Amino acid sequence: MENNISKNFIEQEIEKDLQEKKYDEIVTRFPPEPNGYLHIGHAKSIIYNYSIAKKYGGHFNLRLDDTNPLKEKNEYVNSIIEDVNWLGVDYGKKVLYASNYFDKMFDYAILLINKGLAYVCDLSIDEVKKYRGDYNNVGTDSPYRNRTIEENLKLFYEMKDGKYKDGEKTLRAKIDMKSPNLNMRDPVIYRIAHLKHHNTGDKWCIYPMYDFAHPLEDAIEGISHSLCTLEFEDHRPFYEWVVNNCEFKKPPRQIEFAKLYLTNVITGKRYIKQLVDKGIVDGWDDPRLVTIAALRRRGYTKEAIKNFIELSGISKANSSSDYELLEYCIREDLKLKTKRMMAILDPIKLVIENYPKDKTEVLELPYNVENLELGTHKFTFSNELYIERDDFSIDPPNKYYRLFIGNEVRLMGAYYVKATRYETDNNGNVTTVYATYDENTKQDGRQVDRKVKGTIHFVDAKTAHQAKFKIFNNLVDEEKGKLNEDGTVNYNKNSLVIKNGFIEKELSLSKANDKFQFMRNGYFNVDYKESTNDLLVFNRIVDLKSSFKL
RNA sequence: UGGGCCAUAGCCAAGCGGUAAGGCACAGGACUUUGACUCCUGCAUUCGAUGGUUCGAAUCCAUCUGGCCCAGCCA
Repeated sequence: MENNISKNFIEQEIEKDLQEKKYDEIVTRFPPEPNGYLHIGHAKSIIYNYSIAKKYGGHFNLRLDDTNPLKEKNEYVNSIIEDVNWLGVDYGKKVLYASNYFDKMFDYAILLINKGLAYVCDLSIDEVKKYRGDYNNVGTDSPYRNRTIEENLKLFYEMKDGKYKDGEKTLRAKIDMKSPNLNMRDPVIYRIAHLKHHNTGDKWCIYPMYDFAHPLEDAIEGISHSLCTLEFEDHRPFYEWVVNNCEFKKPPRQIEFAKLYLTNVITGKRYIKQLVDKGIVDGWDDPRLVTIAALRRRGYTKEAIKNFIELSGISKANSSSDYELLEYCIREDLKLKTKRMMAILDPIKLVIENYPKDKTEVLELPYNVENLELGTHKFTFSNELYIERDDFSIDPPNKYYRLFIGNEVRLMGAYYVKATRYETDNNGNVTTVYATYDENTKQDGRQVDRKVKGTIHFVDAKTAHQAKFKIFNNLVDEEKGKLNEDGTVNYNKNSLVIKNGFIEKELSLSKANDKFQFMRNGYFNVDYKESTNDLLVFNRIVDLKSSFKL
């Protein structure tokens, strides 16, 4: 009876803050850098940030964190917006851009200089590294650390005006070169980069670093809780240093959570990018990937993804969700929503010898017996059918319920048939099975005097349409779900299997992204990239859970 | 070797001093015009380990062990 789902640790923190009246409104955000496509891990951030804002009556922002023009592309900003839209979260009227705050960020940098908390440093990239020290050695102050405010101001404006080359100078926060936290050893907050920005063009040749820009972006937007992943824990002290020294009255609070990993699946933008760049997959939306675009093309629904994220939970413990949970979620979502149709992936012929050769019957079955509102479909039946290769066995193992010589099974929606003989090709593969049917066993609701253990599906060979079925195995590394050190990937060579089969006539009218259950073969989605009027290509979304293996 | 974080079943995850929720997976059974679905049933004498405090500890304290992150002018 416990309908109360327990609150996660973030909600507990937020409720504490609410009690202490630290914020007027709960505002969250999803701040991706447009340097790649979004994947299932980003979906976790999107969904939690959004649902928390919604739960506490606040709002949620989508903000492109575009502070490094070197890595960012318009293709990526478009794909991110498309994916977030598809997930159906409400981010208000418009998409926000960190780059729209460059003027304000510059002003805050000036403020810090004026407070004596930032200075222009002439150290080279290697020198900065040396001066910083390491885990075991404290850092040393930069020789430029004690420039006067006036000098810093002058130099920083000159940086902005393009007087210096890339790497020649930086603006650094003046904190503590002896801090055990390396992020506090006078971090660089502005660097020079003479690059065209996708949004601001050539206006700037200095760009703020993430550590400086991010807290400001949050504070400027009135974010109350800035939820991010665990690797930013060490950056939190600087985040707080920035919002406090820039004098925000109700500064946002950063809370970290663990990333979502999937067992045996390659997650992580870096790794996916390599697979795309090396042509191991055919693009960011290759259905073997777990990018949002790929999952969508494969046929996953946003409902399933949301449910998966919620069932996976959120905590600070590094963990890896079971792929089986994702599969459970998509089956659960599609179960009552999809039409259940007949399709034969790996066909062999079934000839019914005592059925009139010139006769064709039209039969009817509900699209989905568990959801009769979906209606019914009509399909034809004749003496020549296609059945699945798996549904006939020359040498049936124990407890095999389907067709073998002498055994009677039900043809779904049609008749009982009994196999009599079969033919093979030169390699010994079955090509045709011959059978007889009993006309008194028509499956139209009337009582039949006997029961059969097996039911198999079929399509009428005389009216069937050809189709291609793409069956995916996950692009996995059994051990790590990562690329190897040398950049190669131990992906499953059988990650994509293509079957040429047949579909019942009605399915030839299917359109891109139509989803069906093909009886025992699982759930399929019409591929929007590869299907044409002549040939439909179906991506298998997920297999059925099965307790029998062949 | 410095700093930060984490540890509850095969995988997630509640639990916040009163005697181990829930989901996935798995196993058994019933039902079935999909070996699916649905429906029952089972599944941690124990919370990384060891000590301590307490009438009582997964929860508090101490020590230890294991895992993750950090030395970009990336985010």
